[in-house]
Amino acid sequence: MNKVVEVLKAVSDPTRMRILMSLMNGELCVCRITALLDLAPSTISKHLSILRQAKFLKSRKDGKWIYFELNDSSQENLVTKTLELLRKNLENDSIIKTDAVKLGRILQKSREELCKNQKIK
Amino acid sequence: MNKVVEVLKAVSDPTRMRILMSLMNGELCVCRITALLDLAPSTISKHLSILRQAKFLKSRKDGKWIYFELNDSSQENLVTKTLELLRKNLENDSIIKTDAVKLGRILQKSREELCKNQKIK
DNA sequence: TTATTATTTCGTTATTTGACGAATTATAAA
DNA sequence: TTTATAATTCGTCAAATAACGAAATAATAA
Repeated sequence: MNKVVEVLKAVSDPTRMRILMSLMNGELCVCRITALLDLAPSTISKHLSILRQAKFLKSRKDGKWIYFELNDSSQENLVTKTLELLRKNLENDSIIKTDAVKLGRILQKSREELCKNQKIK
Repeated sequence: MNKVVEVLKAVSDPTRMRILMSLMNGELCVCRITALLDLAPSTISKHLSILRQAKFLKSRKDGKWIYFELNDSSQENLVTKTLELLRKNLENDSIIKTDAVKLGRILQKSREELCKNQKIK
């Protein structure tokens, strides 16, 4: 039961839901996720570690940057099914749609010009 | 998003998971759920109200007793899918299996002989 | 009626959680 | 090497949560 609790707790926070949804179209570096969500980097980092611990995410390093992506290969049926559930139930959510638009803008900027504490409206 | 958060938060607590699983085979009165879980009646009542608020449960009154049952008719796809997820991922859980055995014993007793603060091992 | 029982509500307390900034680590750039 | 940047870890604080017991409510039983 602990594993199930861990997975569902991980996903039942609005910020972490937004992170998962923002990764539905591919990996992102931490600084882009931070720019998207307007929270302190340390806060985002903590959320990411909770999601990774629960097996929702995996990460890779690229120099200074760390990229996170959905761990769909996670043979863990529960994780995969939970992601499906989120996708289905949040794709029309207004916050998620706003995030998607903002993410589009964030992706147009290079990491270099983006990642100095810049706020994107 | 609030609705999704409410539903997933409701289900990501071990006691509430056990309550939901205990109801998979049909309705139970509060006193039987309380006897099953060894928690104070007020605690159980609070958990039940959280689950009802999130639309996992509905209740009916029978004299002194209040019965709760799963709200599968809850056209809410999210609720139904979440219950499926729980069922699949918890049916082999050791705590859930122990609960099922204990519930069997609890169901053999009448409400009257059960419901005076009796503890069932 | 009065007493008892089932459940809920309320107030309190301890624990968990989510947020932040400061300090730390690791890498890249000057 | 020194400086700057990306990310994490740590300590702190406020808010949320889960537990309890006491009191309130509602129904039955005596």
